[in-house]
Amino acid sequence: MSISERKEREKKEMRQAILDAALNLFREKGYDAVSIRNIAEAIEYSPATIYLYFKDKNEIFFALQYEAAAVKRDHLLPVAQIEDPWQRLTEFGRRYIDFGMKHPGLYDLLFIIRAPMESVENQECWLLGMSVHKFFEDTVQACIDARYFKSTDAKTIAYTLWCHAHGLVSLFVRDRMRMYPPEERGELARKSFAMLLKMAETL
Amino acid sequence: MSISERKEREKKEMRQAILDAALNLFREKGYDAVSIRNIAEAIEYSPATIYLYFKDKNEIFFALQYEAAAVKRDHLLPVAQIEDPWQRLTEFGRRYIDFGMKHPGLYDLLFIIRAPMESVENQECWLLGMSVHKFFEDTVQACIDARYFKSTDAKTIAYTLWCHAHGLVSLFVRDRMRMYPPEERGELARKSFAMLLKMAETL
Amino acid sequence: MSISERKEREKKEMRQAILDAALNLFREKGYDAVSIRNIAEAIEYSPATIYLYFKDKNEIFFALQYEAAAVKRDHLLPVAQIEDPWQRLTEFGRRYIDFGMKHPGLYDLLFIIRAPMESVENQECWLLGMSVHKFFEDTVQACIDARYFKSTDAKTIAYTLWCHAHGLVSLFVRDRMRMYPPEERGELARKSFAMLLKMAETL
Amino acid sequence: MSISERKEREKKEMRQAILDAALNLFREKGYDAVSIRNIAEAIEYSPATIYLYFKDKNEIFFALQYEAAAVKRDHLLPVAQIEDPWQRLTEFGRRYIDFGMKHPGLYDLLFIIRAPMESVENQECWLLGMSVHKFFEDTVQACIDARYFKSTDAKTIAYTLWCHAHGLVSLFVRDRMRMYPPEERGELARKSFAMLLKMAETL
DNA sequence: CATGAATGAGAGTTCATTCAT
DNA sequence: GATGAATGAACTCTCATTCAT
Repeated sequence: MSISERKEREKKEMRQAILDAALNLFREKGYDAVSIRNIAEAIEYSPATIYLYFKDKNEIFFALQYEAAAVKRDHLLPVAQIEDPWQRLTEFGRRYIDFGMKHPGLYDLLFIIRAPMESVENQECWLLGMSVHKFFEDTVQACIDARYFKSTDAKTIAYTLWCHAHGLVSLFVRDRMRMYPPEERGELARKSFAMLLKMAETL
Repeated sequence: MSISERKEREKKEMRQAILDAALNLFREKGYDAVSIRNIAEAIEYSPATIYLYFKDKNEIFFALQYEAAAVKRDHLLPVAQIEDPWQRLTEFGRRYIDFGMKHPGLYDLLFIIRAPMESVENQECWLLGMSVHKFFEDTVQACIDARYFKSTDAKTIAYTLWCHAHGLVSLFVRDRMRMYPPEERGELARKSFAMLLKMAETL
Repeated sequence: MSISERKEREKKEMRQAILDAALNLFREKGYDAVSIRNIAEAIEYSPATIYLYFKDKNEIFFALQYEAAAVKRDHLLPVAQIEDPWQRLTEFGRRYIDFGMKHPGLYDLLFIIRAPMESVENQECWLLGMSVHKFFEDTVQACIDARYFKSTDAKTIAYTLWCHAHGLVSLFVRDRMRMYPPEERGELARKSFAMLLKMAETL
Repeated sequence: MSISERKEREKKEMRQAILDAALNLFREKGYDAVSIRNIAEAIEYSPATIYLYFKDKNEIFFALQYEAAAVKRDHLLPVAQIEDPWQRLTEFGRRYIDFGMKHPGLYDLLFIIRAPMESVENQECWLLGMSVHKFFEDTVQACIDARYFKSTDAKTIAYTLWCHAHGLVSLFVRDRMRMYPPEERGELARKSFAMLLKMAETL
C-alpha cells in the first residue's frame, strides 16, 4: 500500500503546487491575464503537465475558488470560539475585512470575478460558502436573542453588515479608492468599520 | 444642410451602436473577454469598421466609461434641487442604488471592472466622477452643519455610506445574492437601505 | 479650350502634389513603410482621391521612379556644357554622388529598391536612365579620345567609376557607415572620391 | 544519449529550415514583405510553430544576419594565411566579391537591407562584422608598411576599395546591370576588379 | 471632383489544448 | 509521469482598394 499511498500524496502535492502558483498569479494579474503557460512556468513544469492534474483551465478555476473559500473559512473560523455573540460578530466582521485585504486575489475570486460558476460544477465551494454565511446569520440572530439589537430582522441586519464590509473590501480590491491619498486609505477603512459598529449598536 | 446633418446623425448613431454592443458584451463577459471581432459581429459590420469610429479598444472602453459617468451624473443631478440636506442625502443614496440596479453594465464599468489604467487618457471621466463625489461629501458636510449628525467626520461618514451602497449594488451586479431567493432580493435591498438610514440618524 | 486646359493643368498639379508627398515619405521611411493613407494625409485629401489620379500603388511607384530619374538627369545635365571631357567626367561623378547624398530617397528608388520594375510598365524611366548612362559612357570615351586615359576600354572604365560611386552612395543611403564616426563620414567620402580620381588619372 | 542527441539535431534542423525559408523569402521580397505566415507556409508548418524556435520576426532576422556574417567570415578567413600583404589584400577583395555573387541573399541581408535597428540585440553580428573590417584595414596598413602604397591614408584607401567592391556586388544583387547583356556581366565585373587593382598599385 | 464609409485580406502574436514519445 | 512539438483559433490592428453619394 505504501507505494500507492506515496503516489497519491505526491499527486496531491503537485495539484497543490499548481494551485498555489495559479493563486499567486491571479492575485497579481487577475483571472483573464493568467495563462496556463504562466502557471507552468511558475512551477517550472511544462504546460502539458498541468493537464495531467486538471482537465482544463476552468477546473483550475473551480479548484481555486474552493481553495479560496477554505482559506476564508479558516480565517474566520476562530471566532466560533468567542462566546459573547456581539464580540463574535464584531470579530467576524473585522476578520472578514482582514481576509479581503490580505488576500485580494482570493476575495476577488470569491466575490467579484465574473466566471463560469455553475453551482453544479463547484458545489462544494458553494456549500462551504453557504455554511459560513449561515454561521454569520446565526451570530446575528444570537445577538438579537441576547438583546444586543432591538430589531429582530436578523436577515436584513446581516445583509446590511455584509454590504458594508463587501463594499469596503471591493473598493480596495478593484482600486476604486484613488480619490483618497494612499496613506489615508487604511485609516479610513478602520474608522468606517468602527463607525458602522457604533451605528449597529443602536439597531 | 440636411445632408451633412443626416450624415452627422448617422455617424453618431453608428458610434452609439458600437458602444451599445460593446457595453452588452462587456457586461456579459468582462472587458478582457470581449474582442473587437465580437463587437463587430454584434453590429454586423467588419472589424475594420470599428476602427473608423474608435482608435482602439481602449478608446471604446473610455468612451463607455465616460458615457456611464454621464448617465450616472444625470441620474443623480436632480437631487441638487432638494434644499434640506438630509433629504438630499437620502435621495442621493436612493438614486445611487437605483442607478446601479437599472444600469448594471454601466455600474460595473465605473466601479468594478479592472480597467486599462486611465488617469491621462480618461481624465474627463475621472473629473466628472470626482465632481459627483465632491457633491456627495459636501452634502454630508451640509448635514453635519445642519446638526443632522453629531459626528463631524464628514469624510468617514460619506465613505461609510458609500461602502454600504457600493456593496449592495455590486453584490447584485456580480450575482452574489444567490443565497437569497430571487423574489426577496429587491425587498431585502430596500430594507437594508432603510436600515442604514435609520442607523445613520444616530451618528 | 481654356477651361479644359485649366482642368488639365489642375489635374497635373494634383498628380504632382501626390508625387511630391509620396516622395517625401519614401525619403523618410522607405517604400514599404509608406501607405496610401500616409500620402493622403500628407496632401490633406482622402485616400480615395489618390485613386482618381493613380490606378494603384504601383503606378505611384512607377511615376516616382520616373520623377527620380528626371531629377537625377536635371542634376547631372549641366555638366554637358563643360567642354573638357576630363572636367566633364569628374564633375559628372561629383554631381552623381551629390545627387545621392541630397536625395537618398530618390537614389534608393532608382538604384537600390527591390520593386516591381517591369521594363514594359516603366519604359520611359528606363529610357531616361539609359540615355544618362550613355552620356556617361560617351564622356569616358571622349576622355579616351582626348588621351586622358591610356586604356581604351571605355565600358570597363565607366563601370568601374560607377561601382565606386554607387558603392559610396549606397553605403550611406542604407546606413552601413556605422563603423565610422558620423562627423568623419562626409570627409571620408570626399577623400575617397578625390583618391579615385587620382587613381583614374593613371589609367 | 542517442535519443536526446537526435532531438537536439532535429531541433537544429528545424531552426535551420526556418532560416533557410526565411532567407529565400527575404531575398525575393525584402524583409518587410515577408510574413511569419509566408515562412510557415514555405516550411509547411503552422505560424505558431515558428514561435517555438524564434521569439519574434526580428529574432529570425538577427539569426540570419549572424549566419550571413559567419558565412562571410568563413569565406574570407583563409586569406589570413597569406603572408604577403598585397596578395592578402587582393585575395580578400576577390573573395569579398565572390561571397556576394555566391550568396546574394546573405550579402543583401548584411549590406543592403533596411534593417530593424540592432546594436544591442544583434551585437555579436556587429562585432563579427567589425572584426572582419578591422582585419581588412589592418591588411591595407600592412601594405602601406610594406611600401606597396605611397599614400599612408589607410582608412581612405580601405574605404575606397570597399566602395568599389560593394558597388559592384550590390549592382548585381539588386539587379541594376540590365543595361549590360547578361553574358557580359561576369566578365565586366572581373575586368573592373582587375582595373581597380591596377589603379590601386599607383596609390 | 472628392470623399466617407466600408471591407477582405493579412500582418505579428498568444493561447488553450492535444498527442506521440 | 512528464514533456517537446505542434496547431487551430483567436487576438488587435493596418492596409490597399472600392463604391455610392
